[in-house]
Order: sequence, then structure tokens, then C-alpha cells
Amino acid sequence: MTRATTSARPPGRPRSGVHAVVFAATLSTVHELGYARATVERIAAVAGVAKTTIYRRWPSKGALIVDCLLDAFGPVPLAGTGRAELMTSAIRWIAAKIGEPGVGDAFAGVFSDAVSDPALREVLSSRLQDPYRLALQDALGEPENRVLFFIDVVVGTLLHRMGMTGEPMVDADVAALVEMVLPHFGESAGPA
Amino acid sequence: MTRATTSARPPGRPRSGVHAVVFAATLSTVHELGYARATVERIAAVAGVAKTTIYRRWPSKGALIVDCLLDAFGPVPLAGTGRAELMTSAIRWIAAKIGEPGVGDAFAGVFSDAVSDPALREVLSSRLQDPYRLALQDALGEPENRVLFFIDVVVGTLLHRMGMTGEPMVDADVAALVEMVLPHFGESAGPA
DNA sequence: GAGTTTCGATACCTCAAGTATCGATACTCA
DNA sequence: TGAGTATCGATACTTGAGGTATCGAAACTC
Repeated sequence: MTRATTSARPPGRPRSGVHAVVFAATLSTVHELGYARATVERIAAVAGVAKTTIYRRWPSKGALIVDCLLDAFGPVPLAGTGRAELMTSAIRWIAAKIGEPGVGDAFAGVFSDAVSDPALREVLSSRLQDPYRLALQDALGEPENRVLFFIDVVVGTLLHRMGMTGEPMVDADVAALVEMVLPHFGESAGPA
Repeated sequence: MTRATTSARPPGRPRSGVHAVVFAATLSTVHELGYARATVERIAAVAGVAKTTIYRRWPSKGALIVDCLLDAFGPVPLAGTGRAELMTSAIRWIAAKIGEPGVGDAFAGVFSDAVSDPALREVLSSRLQDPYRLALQDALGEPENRVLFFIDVVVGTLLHRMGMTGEPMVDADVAALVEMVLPHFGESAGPA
């Protein structure tokens, strides 16, 4: 509006690109200390950045973690053509991600905070879950409530294991999860 | 040893029986404010008890919640004779419990804390989960790892729904959960 | 060099978990 | 009735983390 010039660098000192460094520091710190003990101050120290710099970019610890997870997860991978392959690859993919150092702890931790924080729950839902949900709806041709149920089962199971044992689910159990889920969502199985 | 007398009330002012009042105050406060905002101070006020009195009986907020949940859940209910009935009733029972005011929030909240607190995780596992796990192992004749997987699926799914929406799972989805889980654990289905 | 904006450093605020202290109270026992 | 003991509520405190405010120094543009 007011500033018509196409762009040109705005005046003042440009922001340093700290996102990548902070994300890496976040994951390693969360992996080392766990979610609650990975304080923002500590993450800043590991990243070699001032705490205030982090709060200039992310309004809260939860928002930082969500962005960090978005970065770690990357775009939705929907490999395979058939229904079964599609779902299998999706389950294995999220299980593998949760198994990566720091990612599972961060994921479980931010869900923790969300239990008592409706605002964070909204961010988590709209920024992290919705893109994957919509992609799954599109790829599977299932209605929203069915895909939400699918996500609850898969993510809930994996995170519950992570939360109770502190370790990601082993491959054999992930395979069992796939075997359990697939028949229930097979070939346009009747709606509830 | 030193005090041979069979019992007789020990000297001093006897402890007042505040457990029931505190449990009720805990559930109602957690239901009203959510887990994190239900501070121990507030719970004490609602119960009409001093904060110090609570800390004399429970070493931490987490321990209080676990005891509160133990009280709310009660003994393991294993209704039905057949495998399918047994599992169905177990799933519906835990789903109903999580739907009770305050219970679901408290359950999800204490799991939250456990993510970053190995000691609490241990308490949660040994006092809350193990009794139910052992009863299920006994009733179903399944090995430990299979029952643990069953618990991860059922509890994980229900809590994830609770955590993401703030509401317990609706009956239709609980029914879908039953339908999904039963075939996978039916009639000594082969081990993984 | 003037103007603008971000940087790091530091100090601070707030709030909740958990601890310490202490007089008051409710018992038992002699 | 009174001595002894242990719990009660009240209050003040410590600790730790999230988050904010301030400010001089640095990095850019024009």
C-alpha cells in the first residue's frame, strides 16, 4: 500500500538467518534434556544466539517447537499408488520421523503443553495437522472425520508409546499397527 | 519392632481424612480450569484445606493426580466371558472414564508431565498401568508386549483425541475403535 | 555521516511448584 | 487435669522457567 516500491531491501540492519541454527539447537537440546528441561535460554545458548532474538521470531516456546517440527517433517510424502501402499508409507513415515533424535520428544512435549493451552492447540491443529489431514483426505477420498480418526489412532499410539517408555516404537510394533489399521480403512469400507 | 503393641492409635493429633475431599476438588478444578491452570494452591482452596496439607500427603502434583485417577478408575472391570466381550467392555470402560468430567483432562495432563519426568513416568507405569495390564494379560492370555501394544492403541487414541480437541471421543468413534482393534486381537491371532 | 533496524546483554516481572516455620489444635496417656 | 506428640492452617519463602523491557553496539541504505 504505502510502500509502492516493488521491494528493495528495507532500511536498517537485516535480520540474520538464524532459523536453521535455532532448529538444530532445539532438536539437540530437547533430545539431550527432554522437553521441559530444554529451556528457551538453553536453546539460545546452544544456538549461539540471545534469548531475545528467539522471542523476536517466535512468540512462545510452543510456537518455536511447532515451527521446528514443521521444518523437521517437511512436505507431505504420499508414496505409492494403491490405498494400502499409501497408508502404509504414511504410517511408516510418521513413525520414522518420531524416531529421529529430538523429534519424538519435541512432538510429545508440544502436545503436552497443548493439553492446557487452547491457543497452542489451535496452532498445532491448523499448522501441523491440517496440511497432512487434507492431503490424506484428498489421496484416500475419505471424509474428514474418518481421516481424523485415522490420525488419532496412528499418532496417538506412537506418541503414547513414546511418552510411556521414552523410546520410539520398535519396527515390529509399527508393522502390527499397519496390519491393524489397514483392513479397517480398506477399499471404501463403509462409513461409521 | 520397638512398638510391640499391636496397634492402638499412635500419639499425637490424628490425620484428618481429607483424601476424598481433595480428590473431588482436584477433578472439579481440573475440569474447570484445565490441567496446568489447576494449581495445587487452587485445589487446596477448593477442598478447604491448606496447601501444606496436600504436600504432606502427596510429594508432587503428579503424584496427587495419579492417586486421584486411581481413585476415579477403581478396580479393573473385566465383564464378559468371551474374548470379544472382554476387550469390548474394557475399551468402552476406559473411554467412558476418560469422558467423565475432569478425568480425561487429568489423565491427559499427567501424561504430559510424564513426557519430561522419568520419575512420574515410573509412578504412572507401575501404579496406574501395570494393574490393568496384568489383569488383561491374565484374562486374555496374551504376552506382555501384545497387551502393551493394545494399551498404547486404545489409550493413545483416546487421549490424542482428548488432547487435540479438548473433548472426549464420541461414541461412534469409540465403536469404530472397537471394530478396528478386535479383529487384530481375535482368537489367539498369531504373534507379530 | 544520518537514519533505521536488528543484534546481544542484562535486568526484570510473573506465576506455579515445592519448602520451611510456627502457633494453634486434637488427640493419648498418666 | 496436664504433659507429650503430631497434625492442622497460615504465611513467608526459594527456585526455576516463560516472557518482557531497555539500551548501547552493530549492520545496513541513502
